[in-house]
Amino acid sequence: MATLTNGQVDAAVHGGAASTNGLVNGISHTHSPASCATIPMKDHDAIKLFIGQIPRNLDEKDLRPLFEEFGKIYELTVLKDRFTGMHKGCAFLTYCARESALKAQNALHEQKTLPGMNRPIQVKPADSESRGEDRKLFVGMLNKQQCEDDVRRLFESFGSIEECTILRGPDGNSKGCAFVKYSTHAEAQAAISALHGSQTMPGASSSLVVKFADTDKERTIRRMQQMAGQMGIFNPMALQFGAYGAYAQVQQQAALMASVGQGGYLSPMAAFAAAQMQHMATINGLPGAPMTPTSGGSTPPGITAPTVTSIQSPISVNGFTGLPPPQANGQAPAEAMFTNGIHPYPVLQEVVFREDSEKGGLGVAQRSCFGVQGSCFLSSLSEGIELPQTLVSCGVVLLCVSGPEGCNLFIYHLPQEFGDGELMQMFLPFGNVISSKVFVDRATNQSKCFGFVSFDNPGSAQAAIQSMNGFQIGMKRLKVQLKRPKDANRPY
DNA sequence: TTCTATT
Repeated sequence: MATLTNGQVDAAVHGGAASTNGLVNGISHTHSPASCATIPMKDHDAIKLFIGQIPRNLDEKDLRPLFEEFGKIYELTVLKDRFTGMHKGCAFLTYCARESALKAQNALHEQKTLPGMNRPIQVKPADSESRGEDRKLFVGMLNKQQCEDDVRRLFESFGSIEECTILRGPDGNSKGCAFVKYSTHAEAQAAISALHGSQTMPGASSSLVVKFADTDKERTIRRMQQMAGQMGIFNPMALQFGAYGAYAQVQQQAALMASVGQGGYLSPMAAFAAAQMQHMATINGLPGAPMTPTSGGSTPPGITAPTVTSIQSPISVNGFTGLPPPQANGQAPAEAMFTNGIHPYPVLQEVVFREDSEKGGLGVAQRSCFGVQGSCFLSSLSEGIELPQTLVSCGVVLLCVSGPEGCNLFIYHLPQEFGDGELMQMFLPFGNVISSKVFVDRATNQSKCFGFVSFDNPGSAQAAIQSMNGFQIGMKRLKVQLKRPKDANRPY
């Protein structure tokens, strides 16, 4: 119906060169409903839009042209991390006119994919625009063949569905679960009553699960629980100091930073990591005060690098994990130690893990290990990734995973105080980090200020390079580039 | 079997 957007009206009225944010002359204007040219005004019923799937190298000025097409923009803000300033890949957008928002949503939501993104752009009312968030359901135990439409059909009779998303892995395969958002809590409740446990999908191991989706907080708690559980399995420090010793240390760092004040020696990233840890500890009801005195650094006392010897045969495989059971005294079995003669770290000859065809996928890959020092992080691994090297560290053998070529980054000029955890934190925003490793001088236990991060796909690696190469921390700028393939060291 | 993000 409308042939001119507000923006076009403005351009026509003001010759197209009007300032976009007004206040040019400091003159007070009587606001005309049809125009927000000089002093931006928005409709009283304007809609704040959430914009998702934005490449992290695009800022407000890059995005404006894309959205101005649908009307005059009242406000456009790219969301950034409050500590690091890191682009979060999404934004809020408010048009002066409600109509513009609707048009933009119609034209853009899921309609095109911005360069470098794997999923289409999201343009929809921000969460803040609709109160009552308890209308989103988690649906589990679906058949992996079921698509969005199948799920919709199953749920549509209970109310109006605003969103329906199948959760998929990077390869596009369904994870067998979905989110369904109704427009009201009552509709969602009705669906739960009618559908939860009502049937068992072919191929599912139990009956359909229909429940309210986790809140952010619940999700964080679950992750922490998983992490704590796995620390017990992988990390001797967890046995020694308790699973939360590491948090206490981070909290000490945070407290130290507070006492040093702004400009303290902690980098913004470390502060960020500390704040996150503190937050997680808080929601778990853990004490906020330091618990375990340490020798002052972030390195727990009493750790020495393992003796390097060599091995003749590949490590015997526990199931298919390649992990000898951790020893109670924190020492790795001697036969697990070996070296490639180049790295300061003992590196296992390549072990290729086979997929467990019964269960499908790589069981070990689901482990996530909180590294205290010299240990290695593992998080979700996609199927089909070949695992790799094993590190002996902290007296325990840990897996160090590499992704396929193009997925592994070399990072240099890390802050001295960065460990595996901070490194992972820094790169998590760009994708699935399957391992992160800061290299440490064996003699001094000091970081060598470089490390490696592996993603499970090249796109994430590229995105990380885009955003993080040259990223300034303190006086230094990060160098982030693809790790050189090291064929020379591969005997097979 | 809990997601790519929501100042």
